[in-house]
Formats: sequence, structure tokens, C-alpha cells
Amino acid sequence: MTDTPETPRDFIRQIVAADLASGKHGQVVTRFPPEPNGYLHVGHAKSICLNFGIALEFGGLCYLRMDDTNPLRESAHFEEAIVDAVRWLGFDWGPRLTHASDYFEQIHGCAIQLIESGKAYVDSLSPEEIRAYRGTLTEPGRDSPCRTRSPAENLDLFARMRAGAFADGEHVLRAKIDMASPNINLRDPVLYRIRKAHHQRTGDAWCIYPMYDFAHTISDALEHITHSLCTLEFEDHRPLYEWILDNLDLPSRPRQIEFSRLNLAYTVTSKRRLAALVESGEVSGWDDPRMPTVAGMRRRGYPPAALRDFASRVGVTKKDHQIEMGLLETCVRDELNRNAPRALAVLDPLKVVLHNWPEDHVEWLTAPNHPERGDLGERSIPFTGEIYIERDDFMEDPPRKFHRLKPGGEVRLRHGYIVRCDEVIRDESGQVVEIRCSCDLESRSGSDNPASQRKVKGTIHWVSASHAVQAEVRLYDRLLATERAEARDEDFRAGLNPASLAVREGALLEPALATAAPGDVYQFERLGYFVADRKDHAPGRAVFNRSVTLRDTWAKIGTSA
RNA sequence: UGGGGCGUAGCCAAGUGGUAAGGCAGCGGGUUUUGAUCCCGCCAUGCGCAGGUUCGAAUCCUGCCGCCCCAGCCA
Repeated sequence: MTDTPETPRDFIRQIVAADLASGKHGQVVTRFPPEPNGYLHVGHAKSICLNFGIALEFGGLCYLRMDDTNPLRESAHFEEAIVDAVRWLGFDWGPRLTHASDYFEQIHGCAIQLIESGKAYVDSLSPEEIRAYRGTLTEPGRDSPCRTRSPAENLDLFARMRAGAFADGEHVLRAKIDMASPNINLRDPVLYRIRKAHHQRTGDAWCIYPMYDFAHTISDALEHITHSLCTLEFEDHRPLYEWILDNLDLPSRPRQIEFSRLNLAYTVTSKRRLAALVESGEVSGWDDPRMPTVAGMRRRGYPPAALRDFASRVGVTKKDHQIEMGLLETCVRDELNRNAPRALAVLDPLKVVLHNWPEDHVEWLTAPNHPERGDLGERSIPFTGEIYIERDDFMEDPPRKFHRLKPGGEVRLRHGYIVRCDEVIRDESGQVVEIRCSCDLESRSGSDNPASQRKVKGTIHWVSASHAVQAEVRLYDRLLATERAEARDEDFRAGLNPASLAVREGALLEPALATAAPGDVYQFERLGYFVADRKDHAPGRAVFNRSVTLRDTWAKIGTSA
């Protein structure tokens, strides 16, 4: 996996290839630096595929680095979830699982360096004052009165900050850059703040914690990251990133390159909003199958290879974009079509009695598990005189081109026989409760009888009544009713799709499905791909989640007509 | 209105002065005992707009227009 692509697919890979070709770097080193304060989502998956993918393709290394500089928001639980997600996506960081907190001592040393060289100072303004002094987008800021403190005084103050002599918020350490800079990130950014909080890894060893820009830049340099890839919103931070590199004595000089973050239509890809959905109970958790989190997509039955494929098809640019859900679904279908065994299941059962079928006779039919892959084997399906079909597959007064069951019409029962609808039975309310059919006993699928070659317009799925396995099937749809979420936080939950989850309690499965293990994905023929739920599916209680429907050109004709 | 970015088809995206790749979606057709899969074909006289340079411009220049990001002791 060390082949360098002939034509790098995107501008970042072009830069990497050029840096390798010119000898600027002997080996590429990247990193994926999540903050352990939430679950990873599809946008992170894109970044993971980029960073780990580049390392793989160019024979380099990629670190998985936890950006744990804010003990108030982070937890070991989230860290575990992140590690799980990256591993599940198929990437390997070897011994390179690191933490910004691993470098707290060195980062602290860097702060001292800056103080000594007169490039950082302790500011004793309140948070409100700092904000006021910062100016606005169009007006320059003003120097803090503390800006002229001597290195000696700053050293002393900073030492006492570290020693815990002050309360949260009393002082901060700031870089001395330029309060009049048109780039607000350069108006003496805060480097360290006091936080008397327990850190999940360093415990109570520290009561001052470095800010993102400072910790991140130094961590990159210490790990000899060659290409530090991040999203567009950090573009304005790059001058600060470079300032830090310029003014410190560090072992390497990484280059930051920005790309646009992934936006997916009909869902949210903001950690804050995902957290809001979890906390409000709108979804069952971070791994709810409707969530665009890696955990959610996993539980939904999306294969990791599909997500990698998606990341590669989406590309890497600096353009703002909004990717259609359809592309993700196509990737999922492509992968599952190749690999998922087929099975028969009925979500909304309608009883069918074959009145000429020999009473109590059970015939075990043999069916391949995949139409193109013999290696997936075959299984037996019981055929009997009382079966269930999908309610949608029968219409008393169907439109033209309806290739399913209708009064007097014939259909092929998948892998079985051709049946003709002779009679429709309804209850007092007029609801169709049973169809009585005659079965062409010579028409068994795959038999040598000429009758088995008869062309009938439709083939439908079915399940033997006496062998059916009861199941709960959860049908998922897009999280949002509109393509993009409302801009305002207060409004975005109002845009949720009320039909994002529909439960079919009375679904019936062919008996072979009784042995499905949690996480197994099948194609329920003509319906879609379904995964045995990782949490709720158990022997004796079948629970399947619909990963994605099959492409359905018939449904499309129906809606456009 | 300061600074930083970005505008190529419905959605993505190549393209770096030589006459608009590819994918998704869509449309048409073929195969098919899953209306699936698979296969074939079609789909930008035009690259935000207007000028200019050039034999030649999506690519260079000028001027507009539009969209995104930044004023956390969050990342």
C-alpha cells in the first residue's frame, strides 16, 4: 500500500506528492486530532479517510491524537467511542495514539520560552475587558495595560498561575503579537487559561491548560507532522500557527492546509447539534441509526468500506458544498449489493392461501444466497399452502404496468411457484384479510418442467406462515424534513422529520434468518438492506434496522404520475 | 463596512493558455424468476457577470456580483 498515485486525486495529495518528490520530506506524517467531547460523525469520517488515507497511500504515518486541552468538556468515554470509530472505519494508528496532554510539560516549556523572549505576557484583565479591548471586525483593538509587564514579572505570575495561586479567570497568558491586526486571531491570542478542573488523564497535576492554537501547533511540531490538515474555519488561524512555529524552538515545521468540511443534505453534521438531539431525547443516543455519527451509521448497517468509498467520491476541495444523501446511499448499496446475502421477509403481511396445495405438505426449496456469488452458498426455504406476501404487492384495482398480484392475475413467488389470485376475502370493515390462490404445481422455480419456464410479469417475495419468524423491523428515513438545518439553534429541531422512524412490529422472516447475529446485514429481496440490530437483536427476539432501500424505479413512476 | 476564503451541469469534481475528464442523479434502451443488480447510449457551443490581453481564455488582467468563515479564558 505504498504506491504513490500517478495523478493525485486532490490538491492536498498533489502537495504531498510534490513535497515527497522534491525531497522536502522523506516521509509524510499526518494526524487526526479529535477533541474527546462527542462522537465522531460523517464529516470526521471524511477527515479520517483523508489523513489515514494519505499516510497509507504515500507510505507515511498517521497519528490519532486526542486534543484534550479542555477538561471541562472532555471524557474518557468519548475517547473510547472515538477510538472505536476510527478502528471500525478500518484504520490503524499502530503505537501512535497520543494526547495533547502528553505534551503539557513541553507546551508549558514553550510558554516560558515566549515569556523569556518577551513574546508573551500575563494579562490580568477580566474576560469581559479582554473582549472589549479586542476591538471589532472593523476597529482595531487596544493594548492591555498588562502588555508592558517585564519578562521577570510575567515569569513570576505565570509560575504562580501554575502553582494554583489564582482563581479561574483571574489571569491568562497571552501572545504579544498585534492588537491592531486585521486578523483577530493575531490580537494577542490567549495561550493559557486557569481551570481548576480534574483532567481525565493528567488528574490534578495542572490547573492551567493551553488553548487549542498553542497546544495544537506545538503537538504537530513535536510529532513531526508534515502536513497538518484541517477544515476551512481554521484558515484564519494559520498566521497564528506560523507565528508560534516562528517564535519557538521546535523540532519540525509542519504545514497547515485547509479543506472544506463535509455537509450532507437532510442531516446535521455539527457536534453541538448532534449532542442536542441526544440530550433532548429526540434520538435514542449517539448511535441511533438515524444519526450521521460513525456509531449511528454502523448500527444502521452501513459498511465501513462504503464510508471510505463515499469519502473518496466526495473529493477534497476548498469549496463549500452540500452533498446529496443519494451519494452516500449509493455507496452503501454498492457495497451491500456485492456482499449481503439475500433473504425473504415480509414487512406488512397479507395472508395467502393456496387452496390446491396438498394439505400440510411442506416443500423445502433451495435458494442461492446471492444471485452472482456462489461462494455465499445457498439455503432451504419452506413452501407451504399458507403464506404471507407484502400487502403492497396486491391491488384489487391496480394501475397499468402493475406487475404484482391482482384478481385473476398471476405472479411468481420468488424461488417457488406461480400462483393465480382466485378470490379476495375481506372483513366486516372491508379490509382485505386474505387472498385465495391456486398454485401451478408444475411451475416450481428451477425445475425442468416447461411450466417453470412460463413468463409471468412479476415475482414477489413471501414467507411460509407456519415457519415465519416474527420480527420487529425499524424503518429509518432522513433526520431532517428540509435539505439544510435551520441556521438558528433554537429552530433547528423544529425541522426534524417526524417520520424518521417507523416500526413494523409484525414483520415475518424466512426461518433461515433466525440464526442472524447482531450486525449481520441481509438484502430482504425487493425491499432493501437490513441489519440485525447490534443492541436489541437477540435469539428469540429478532430486530432489524433498514440500512437503505433498494433503488425503486416503480415507486418513482408512481410518484411522478 | 476590516481580514481570510470560495464560485465549472440538479449534486459533487477534474482542468494550471490549445479548444470542458469522471462520479452521483436524471433520461432512453438491452439482459434479468429481486420493478434490484449488470450492460449500452444520451446528458455544459459553455466554466458567477462584464470588459480586456491573445491566433486561441474555465485558465492571464481589470472591474463588478454572490456565497462562506472570523470579534470563546471552545476546538
